[in-house]
Amino acid sequence: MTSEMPPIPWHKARRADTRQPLTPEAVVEAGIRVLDRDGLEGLTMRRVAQELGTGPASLYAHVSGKDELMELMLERISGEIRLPDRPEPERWKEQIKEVCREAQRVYTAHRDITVVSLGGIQLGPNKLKVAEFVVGLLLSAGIPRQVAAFALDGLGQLIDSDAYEASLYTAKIAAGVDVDAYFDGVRDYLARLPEERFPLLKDMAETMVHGGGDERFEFKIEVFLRGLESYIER
Amino acid sequence: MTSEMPPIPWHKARRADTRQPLTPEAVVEAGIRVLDRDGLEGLTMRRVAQELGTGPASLYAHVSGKDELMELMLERISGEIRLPDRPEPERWKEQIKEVCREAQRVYTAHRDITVVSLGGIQLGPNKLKVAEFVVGLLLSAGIPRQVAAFALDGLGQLIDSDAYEASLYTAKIAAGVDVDAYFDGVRDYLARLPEERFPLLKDMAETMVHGGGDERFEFKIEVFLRGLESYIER
DNA sequence: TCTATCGAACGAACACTGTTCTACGGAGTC
DNA sequence: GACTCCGTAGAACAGTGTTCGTTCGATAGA
Repeated sequence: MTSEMPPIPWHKARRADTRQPLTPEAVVEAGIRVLDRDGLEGLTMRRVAQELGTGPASLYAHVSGKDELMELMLERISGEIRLPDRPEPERWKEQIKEVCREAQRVYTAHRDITVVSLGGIQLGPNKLKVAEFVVGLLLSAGIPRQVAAFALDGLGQLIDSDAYEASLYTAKIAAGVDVDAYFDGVRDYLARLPEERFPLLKDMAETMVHGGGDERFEFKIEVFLRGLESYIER
Repeated sequence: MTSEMPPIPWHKARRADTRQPLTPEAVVEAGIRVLDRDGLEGLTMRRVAQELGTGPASLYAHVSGKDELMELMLERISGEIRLPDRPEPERWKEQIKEVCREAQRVYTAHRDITVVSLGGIQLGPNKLKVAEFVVGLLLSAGIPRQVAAFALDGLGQLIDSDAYEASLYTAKIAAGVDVDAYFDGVRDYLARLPEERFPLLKDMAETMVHGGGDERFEFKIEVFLRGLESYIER
């Protein structure tokens, strides 16, 4: 014998809820999944909500808006960066390179997230952990404090911009573009430039497109580190 | 005695047209005006069209879409970069710095346009003119061709990312944010970090925020040029 | 136990976005 | 004059981030 009342017709029944309640962490993880699949341009609150089986308005109970969501995603992604076990000052350059390669690897794996990083100063614990390690290495190598601080900026920018650029080529490849043909096209274009205006670029067309993304990235970091080396106080 | 027929009621009268017909150049210039006023986020086809006293659909007769418009705007803006009168190989470093400062000055004057530049390879004549000059200087200094080609990448990235970052601070200032107080907040945050996890960053809080944007930019270019110097064949 | 409060979740709606589609007018050509 | 082409214009489409108002469930307090 049931004493339950029938449902009031204008009340919206909540679905029998087998889903976990939302958390900020769940929102961020869903955001990263959408980013990885659709890129930053495809990252919409509706898609994130859909990924969680809910509606976009529900996300605002956990993040203040899309900007905050992206910052949280960046910080979460930065946590994937693995650092060397311990600093080895005698090979500081090689270790900085390792960290740079690793950061670039992590960011590149998450589409164009580094546009968010280029936006300014991040103070989350994951980002600061990397910074602390890099600063420690630079100081142990004898680089002055202010130089080390500025170097953090420079390395960060080289990593971020390179990862962003790499993401665009990755997206091209995923969209079916033949990237080799693309670079051939750039080379051919340079080779066809008017001689009187662009003699060097024309002559160096092959050189300009030579080298893959990783080779270019390695070179830029190497150049920057050589420059830093000149500041070592000994 | 007039023989003119009265207007057909369902025909849309065109306004007596004192406006110039649209051209691609006019569209680009209007785009730059909107960019300068509202930033890249405020750059919408509707606003550009409004700037020209027309409707957004009219723009598509002149540009294929918003992406193309932004590329054209970047190329037009790059034309504002003034180069030294002639290359002076004996002071190649100082001249590269002058070009970098000038490029940064121009881009910074146009809000966050360099996000477009970070997107990849630009082949417009204005961009190529700068590249030709820089490559010429590097080669005249004795830097190998492949190194010079890669260096173009690196310098471009440092300029673009720095200009983008600067634009965000400019926007903050325009929005009434006290940027000094903002940096004080960053310094205070670093100073309050847990000692056991972030001893160096905590100790260097003041150093991390020391230095204005131009000083930081100059340093990064200097470091990169010192590194390049080590490749000079002599 | 009952009541009040709060926070999470939800759907509808708003103002806005880039772009396409269709129609029209004007200019040029035959 | 008829036809064609191109630029312009407005309406519409599918989509965006966010706000607003409502409901529900959990919790605290009387």
